[in-house]
Amino acid sequence: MSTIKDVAREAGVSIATVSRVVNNGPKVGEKTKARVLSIMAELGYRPNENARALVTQKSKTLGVVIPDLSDPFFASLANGVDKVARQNNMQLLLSTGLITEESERQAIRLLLERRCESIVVHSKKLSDEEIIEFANKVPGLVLIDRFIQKIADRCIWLDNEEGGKIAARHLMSLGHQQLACISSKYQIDDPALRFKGFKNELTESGLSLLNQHIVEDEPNLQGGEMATQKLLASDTKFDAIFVYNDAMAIGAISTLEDNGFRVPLDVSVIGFDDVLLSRYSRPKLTTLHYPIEEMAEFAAQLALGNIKDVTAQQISSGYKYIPRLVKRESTSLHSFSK
Amino acid sequence: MSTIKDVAREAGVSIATVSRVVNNGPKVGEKTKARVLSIMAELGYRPNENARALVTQKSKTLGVVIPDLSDPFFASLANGVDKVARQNNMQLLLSTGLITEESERQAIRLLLERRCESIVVHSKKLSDEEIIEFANKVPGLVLIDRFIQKIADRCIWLDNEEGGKIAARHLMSLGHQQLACISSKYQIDDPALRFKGFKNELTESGLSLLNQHIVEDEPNLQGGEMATQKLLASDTKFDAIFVYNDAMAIGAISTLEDNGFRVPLDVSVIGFDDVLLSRYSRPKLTTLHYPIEEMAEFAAQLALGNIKDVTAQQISSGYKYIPRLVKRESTSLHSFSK
DNA sequence: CACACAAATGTAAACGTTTAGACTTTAATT
DNA sequence: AATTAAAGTCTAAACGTTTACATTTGTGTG
Repeated sequence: MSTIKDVAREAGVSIATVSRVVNNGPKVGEKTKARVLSIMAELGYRPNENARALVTQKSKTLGVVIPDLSDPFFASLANGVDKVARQNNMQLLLSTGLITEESERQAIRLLLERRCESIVVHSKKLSDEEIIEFANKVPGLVLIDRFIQKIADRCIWLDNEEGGKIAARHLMSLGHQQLACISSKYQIDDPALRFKGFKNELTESGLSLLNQHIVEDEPNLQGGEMATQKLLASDTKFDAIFVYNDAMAIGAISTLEDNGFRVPLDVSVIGFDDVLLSRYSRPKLTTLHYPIEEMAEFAAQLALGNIKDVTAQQISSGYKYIPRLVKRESTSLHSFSK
Repeated sequence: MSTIKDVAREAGVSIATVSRVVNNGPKVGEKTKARVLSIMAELGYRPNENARALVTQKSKTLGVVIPDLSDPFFASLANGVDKVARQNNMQLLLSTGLITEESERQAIRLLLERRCESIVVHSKKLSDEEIIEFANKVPGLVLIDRFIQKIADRCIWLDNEEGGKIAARHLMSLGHQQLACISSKYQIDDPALRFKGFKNELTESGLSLLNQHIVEDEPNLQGGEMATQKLLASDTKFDAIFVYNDAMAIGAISTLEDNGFRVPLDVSVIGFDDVLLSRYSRPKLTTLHYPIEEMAEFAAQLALGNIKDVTAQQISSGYKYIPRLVKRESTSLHSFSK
């Protein structure tokens, strides 16, 4: 691969001049410029970005740390960041952390070694302290899907609790009173918060959630099916279910229908996330939209320093997104109310 | 950010020694090594990968060119490449080309500028000639999802035509005789080849495909619904449909059921791709598995030069994958055969 | 105790750029 | 014709590493 020196030699100029041509620098004579350009084309010259990064101290690279790309949720996240990268003439450097603390740490380090100055991090395992430490070292590091008070103005997160509340209000507004809840069995924040919001909202409205109406399982299709089996086994009636995510919700609907319940006529089902799946299911799923791509785009802009006005609001609670209710076909008025 | 010089100064050694410690080089005294390591930790030193890439002439980066990450198909592709990158201590550099010829070209160039020596390219717009030219320049460039004779041993592709044949054989083996076909309206190779294989296989078995049983539309849910409407409008009977992809197939099933047809009792439906969706639909979709992630992993290994034995077979027809029939619930024996 | 040899460490060039500052040419002004 | 300013070009240092080669230090041998 030819270098700037080759071009300079062939064109009979110094490398400085070639460099100016390459970068559309200021003072370059017309004829020289033309000559250099033609030599460049002839040699197929491409500037070495590593050398550039070294001397200019900027990497033209937007880093993103996620477990991997196999989950559509993370693919959307990466896609949001990539969009912004493209808009800014940068490229996406992916650092997959999988699921261990050590590999999350390693993923961030690799990005630092490339002197990536803007990084969007999705981390669930690293401690608050360690993340804060990284954040202090790198001004362009931004956290997505997690809130840490000390670096609030660099956190982009979803209010899961509010999501639970919205779901509760929606189901109650349809006249449902015997509610059930299917949650994830994993002890991370998201399910706990969604459930908390849901339950509190019910309680405030004077409704209660029976213990046998709260079940947990794996957060996937099969888990949704199993959970629904458990719900049906305890033969106390329920007329609506708030499900942890869309995949489980689809499993729930499938099991309900297999057992003679019609959705939404007999039971309303509401999911969470609004993944692609929810538009393809029958009935189409009512769910809470998790605007992850939009959040990722914003996160990327924030990482790049393109967001100027930071309000007091953001300094205290970061950039908080509220899930939006998407009414489709899996919820409807309670039959007694019809 | 501290450099190797800072570490050298603090530790009272030369940068060469520090470099040896960093790279676990050969001859370094135990106590020196310990001292240097402790200083490194103290300063939070991280070697500058750009400088390294410059001097070693290798980038520790695996490039991938795809339109974008919004389509789960491409996300799987990227995920396959990323897996291999991780196994080889490299990182994924994403270059999204969107859909124009110029941006595909640009995407490859950007990777070259970073001296990325291994690249997996998914390109539909660039001409054969231009791709061959790039391939000649970069030994580690590999083509996925496309076959070009002149660089056959660097092509990883799916035999779409064979997929069509397999679908045809499957439906015929179930006793279906009045077949229909829903294809994509876009004039790219894939739909044409799938259709060709399907039709030829029928013809060879003495079956014919009525003209009104061939419809085209957008390759998504709505397209599948619309196409099925058209099929139903021409009131010649059909007992099985070969659909271009899973999303359309799900749309087809939905419209069939809305019109009182049961799937698979009245009509069998077979899709193509085996995306996540197909396992979530009701009935679960019978489809042809497109092993894109596996193919991408292989492509990455090939790009890295980890594939040694190339047979005559590969020199003539590249690395060809055959889609695998996944029998689920949307196809069954023809009712008259039961 | 001098010697050789291995082990440890240091020196300096190279990788391919950018960019300040110096220098040269050209053109305009007096 | 001499002077000046502007435009164009060049020189050389710097970015942070790796690595061949040179040098120093240490160790066991005769």
